[in-house]
Amino acid sequence: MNDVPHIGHAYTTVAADFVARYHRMAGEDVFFLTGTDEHGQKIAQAAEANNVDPQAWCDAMIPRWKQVWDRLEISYDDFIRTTEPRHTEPVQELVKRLYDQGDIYLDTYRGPYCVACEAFYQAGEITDDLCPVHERPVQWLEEQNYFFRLSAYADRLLELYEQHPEFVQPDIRLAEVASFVKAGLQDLSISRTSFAWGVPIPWDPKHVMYVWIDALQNYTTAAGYLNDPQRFGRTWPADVHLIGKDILRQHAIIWPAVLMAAGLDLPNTVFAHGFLTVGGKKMSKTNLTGIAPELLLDTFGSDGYRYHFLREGTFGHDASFSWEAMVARYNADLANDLGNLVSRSLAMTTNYFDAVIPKPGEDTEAEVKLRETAAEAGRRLDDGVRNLDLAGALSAVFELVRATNHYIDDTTPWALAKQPDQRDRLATVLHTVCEAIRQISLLISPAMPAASRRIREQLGIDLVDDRPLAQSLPAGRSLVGTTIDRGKSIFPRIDPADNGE
RNA sequence: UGCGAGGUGGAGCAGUCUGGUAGCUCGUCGGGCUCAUAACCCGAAGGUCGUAGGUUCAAAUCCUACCCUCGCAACCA
Repeated sequence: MNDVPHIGHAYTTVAADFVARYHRMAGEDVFFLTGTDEHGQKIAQAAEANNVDPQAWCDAMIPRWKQVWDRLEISYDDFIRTTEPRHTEPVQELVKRLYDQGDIYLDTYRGPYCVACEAFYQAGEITDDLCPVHERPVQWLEEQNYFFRLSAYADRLLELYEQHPEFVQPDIRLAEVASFVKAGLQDLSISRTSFAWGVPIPWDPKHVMYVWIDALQNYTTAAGYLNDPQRFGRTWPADVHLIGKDILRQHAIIWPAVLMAAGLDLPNTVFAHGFLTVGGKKMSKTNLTGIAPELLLDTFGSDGYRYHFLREGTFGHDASFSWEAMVARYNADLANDLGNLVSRSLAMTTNYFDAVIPKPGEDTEAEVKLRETAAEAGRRLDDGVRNLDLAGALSAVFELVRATNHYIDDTTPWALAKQPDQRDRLATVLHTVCEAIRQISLLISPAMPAASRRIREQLGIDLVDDRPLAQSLPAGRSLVGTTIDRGKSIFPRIDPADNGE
């Protein structure tokens, strides 16, 4: 929140949106939350550098974030800002309860402090008593801080990891977190007096809370904790928190400990995904690799954007990003395979049947096989999303796209069209193809909602099918007699020589 | 330094937990087709699975050592 969004932020949000949309399509109750963490020293510094107060700084940033989410078709049910009163009030209440029950206490923090940074460092961060940023001598200062008894929860955390390995995913992250906790937990300093941009500690307002203590609670706040008990009972606990691997410890250690202390249920799963890398290295502003989503959206659109990042790499591991790879994937999968499939199919239906999807005749083995491939794609999509294997989920759908292209080449409808006695067979083939495209429009809709709508528009059917996927997916004859509308290319090819500048 | 991840045909990845013909997409080469966005379909070439040892009838997969790359180290998706 100390700046505008880059493609790394969007990576998490797009993935979450894909998962949320899939579950909605499957007919499940979904509450999809996103938002912004707006407290903390870093934001205060960013605001100061721009000569505005922190709240004004955040207010100015918000539209930038929301615009990007809109362009990416992020279907969040709630967008929470941690500076909203609906959030700060429950946060203060919860922290007060922890204080009253003895989980929070006052103590002296002593550490290396850099005057230029106006910040404490960890002992391990400094060498020879020099500030890592300014390379000037640090002072060892003391500060009165409130501490959360994190150490008291170590055993319960280890028990949690042991008994519910699904709490931290993928497995390597679970191992990472468990070994960190086993190495010993210190109590967590949760208040600061050196700056004022944060939620005040209610019983001692010269202290403000350490950002994460308030930020993590955005999940419970938005679910209705202390604001709307009825909704909270329905919405909490969360099924999954989708996060970047950088904030794993906060979510897999601090957060469950706070929830345990508060007597609240824990989320089922914290899933930490990997980072986007550019040129083999972590994307960063200093390397000028902090790419703005808008730059890619202008060329690839929301569908091309979403598809690329969902499909690239293995969700959970780091994934490399490059413009060239993105163009190549867009052209291969979206333009050549999917876009062209729709284009050739609708062209033939238009030319051979006056743009009306014909009634099919007798099936042969080829039709049965293609329908089985579609059903299989549905199963694998479901499986992939539930296991958060997002690339695998999508690749199953694109196997159906390829299989449909293959089916067309096998059945050669253009040749059938030249033989009047094959009219019935031609009708079967084109109906089968259109039906497969309808199924594809459903299966891609969580990943590419706009493309799904465009395809359905061209097929001449409702833009969205509200039925649960189990009902809408099976192949049938609902398309017979529908007039199609062969519109513009769904995914025009992108010239690889166009560098997007 | 501590903790972690990764090193698989030209590129990007899967496979490693639960040893047993090395798989996918792109690229390259050859062929087919002509409905379609010079797209689609088929076939082929290309890999000592980081290095060196070990266990085993059998190792990309298990064990040991080493080399290289990257990340994190409690304010970064």
